[in-house]
Amino acid sequence: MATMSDVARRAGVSLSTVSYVLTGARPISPRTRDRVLAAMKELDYQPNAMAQGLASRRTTLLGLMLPMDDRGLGATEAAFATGAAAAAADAGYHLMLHPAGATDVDALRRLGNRRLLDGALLMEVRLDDRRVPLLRRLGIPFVLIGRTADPAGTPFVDIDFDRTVEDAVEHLTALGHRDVVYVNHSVADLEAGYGPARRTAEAFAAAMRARGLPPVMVPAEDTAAGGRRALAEALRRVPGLTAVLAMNESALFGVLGGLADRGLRVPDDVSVVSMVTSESVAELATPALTSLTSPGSAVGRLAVEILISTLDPEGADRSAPEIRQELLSCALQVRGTSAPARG
Amino acid sequence: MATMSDVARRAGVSLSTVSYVLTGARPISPRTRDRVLAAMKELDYQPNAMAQGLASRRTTLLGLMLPMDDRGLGATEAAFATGAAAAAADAGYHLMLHPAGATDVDALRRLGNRRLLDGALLMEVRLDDRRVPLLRRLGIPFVLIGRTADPAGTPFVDIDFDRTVEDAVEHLTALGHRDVVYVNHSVADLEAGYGPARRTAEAFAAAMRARGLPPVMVPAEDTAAGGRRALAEALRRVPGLTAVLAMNESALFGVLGGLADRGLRVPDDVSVVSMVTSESVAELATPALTSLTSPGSAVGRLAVEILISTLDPEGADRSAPEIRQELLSCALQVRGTSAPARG
DNA sequence: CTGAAAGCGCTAACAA
DNA sequence: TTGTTAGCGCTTTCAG
Repeated sequence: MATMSDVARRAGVSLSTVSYVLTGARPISPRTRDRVLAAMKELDYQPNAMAQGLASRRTTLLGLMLPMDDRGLGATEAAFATGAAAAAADAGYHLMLHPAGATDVDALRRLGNRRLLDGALLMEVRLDDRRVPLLRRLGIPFVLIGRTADPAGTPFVDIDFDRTVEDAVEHLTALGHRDVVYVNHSVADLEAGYGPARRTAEAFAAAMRARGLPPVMVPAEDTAAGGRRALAEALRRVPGLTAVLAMNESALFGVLGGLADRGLRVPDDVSVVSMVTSESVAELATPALTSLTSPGSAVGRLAVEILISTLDPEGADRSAPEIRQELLSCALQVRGTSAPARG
Repeated sequence: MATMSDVARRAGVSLSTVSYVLTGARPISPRTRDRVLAAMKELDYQPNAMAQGLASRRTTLLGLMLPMDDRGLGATEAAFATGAAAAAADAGYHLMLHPAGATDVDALRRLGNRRLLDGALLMEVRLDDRRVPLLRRLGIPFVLIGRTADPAGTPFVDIDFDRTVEDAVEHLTALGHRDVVYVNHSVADLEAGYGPARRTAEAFAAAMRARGLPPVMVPAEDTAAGGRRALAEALRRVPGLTAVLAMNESALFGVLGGLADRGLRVPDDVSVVSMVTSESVAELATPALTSLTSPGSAVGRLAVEILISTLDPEGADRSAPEIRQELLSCALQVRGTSAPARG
């Protein structure tokens, strides 16, 4: 493996000149720069990452922190992760996958003390997330994918749940639906302060009340069986139900199964709209789901770009330490599961 | 941030003693070890990862190389990735996500020259995968998740496609099905030498012929629409079709939709079996899919364990440079989409 | 515009 | 059983 002094020797310059060609930290005459670059090509030289990291205190490593309890990522989260990895690679950074959920603070502290990461992305953010104060204390820059209860001063990229829910409710009510039930995530998620679950619950209540309609919400486990149970409860509470809104893909397919079992046709008898859903999942249903499409990899990509902009010396405009907070929308895609209310 | 000499000073020992306590590379008396460990606790010391990497030439970084073209990972691949990340973390390693598919050799070479990785995991392995000779040349240990055409001398973890297909065909033929069509991945995937597509194609042909049945295979794009087209072709080629076998989840849901549209009931008229499928996806269908369940995160976990065993000085038994090659099975789970052949 | 040299925080000889 | 010290391959002063 060629080292920097191999390059220097070959180019007939000093070690530091090679370094400055690489970092651009001081002007180099075109002639010597060319000689150095040529030597690099010839030797297929790439700077040693560890040496660079040790000397410069910048590792070009970013951590994607997320809990990895059960069966890994859903389609939406997987898109976040791949978008983030691609954006990192485009910028010369590397993305590491870390099993560190909202409560795994010890592992995160150890990781932080090792000075491995230039920055971190937090996924599965809870309204009260202990990782946030910890990273701040460790001095590790981070961007949330999601939001805490009080996001002041914390950069984040999140989905605009208010608007997503509003758009979904508007779509259904414009079709004449008045008996709408919202199938949310589980009680456990709601109680744990899972942002998407809580925010959509509030947004749904607001959207329905603004239309003079009762906001009926039913929680559901993230499984088909959970969806079936939720449908049963929904029908008990609203016997004349004509539409189901959901933000729980696994449960939603259970809801569809339950409707079929009861002889209720979609969308003739009951309309179904899925929120924050990837196109590939929406296409799995028959008919394909009317949904509010998740921005997918754009979320991860944007989060990485924001994070990197705070790391790059040039980007870090210390006079204006701008905290970027972005809400991305889900676009309504009317497919086959929504239709005018019956009667 | 505390450094090693802070610890040494506090414990009243030399720098190297602290280092040896950490690495265990030479015996330390219980008394001094305790003093050192106590000092570490008090200072919340963690060794600087970059310094350790530079000095020891071991980075504790593993790369997960996979193409990240379109919409990221499917459920099965996501499970591989999270399993790998969890296993890496358990062993004190870190897993990085790298966009480097079978043909992205340049990016991989640059990465390799930077000496960032202790080892690599290759996903989406093609039968003829250029990453394999490259990594060998770079001297970077790796394990395939998948197999090349000639896997001799290359460690891998893969799914036992022969057995999976055989089990699926046996399940269907035992139920009396004789008119079975296999819906595979796309023509493009087959031509590109995508292992799972090619191996299952051969295994299906073998399993059917062994039973005196004609092996009819139809390729399909990985979309619901692709599945619908595949079903149409399948019915054209085998009008009396009573069973569909598939290893293409996205297409499979299109097949289910197409069957429903034609008034063909599952499983009464047509049985459907999905291979290498995660439980969560199988549960999405109504009725839930009879499937051969993918080993999921176990694949990634095992691959990491094998990789690390070749890295650890202790594990690297150089007298027997054992190449581990593991095939994991998919267990048949009979759910709601398979039943005795009609008539 | 370029060079020399002092670290960065560790590991691993070498020496005792 | 422990200490001393020479690197690992870079970045970045300080000097010219």
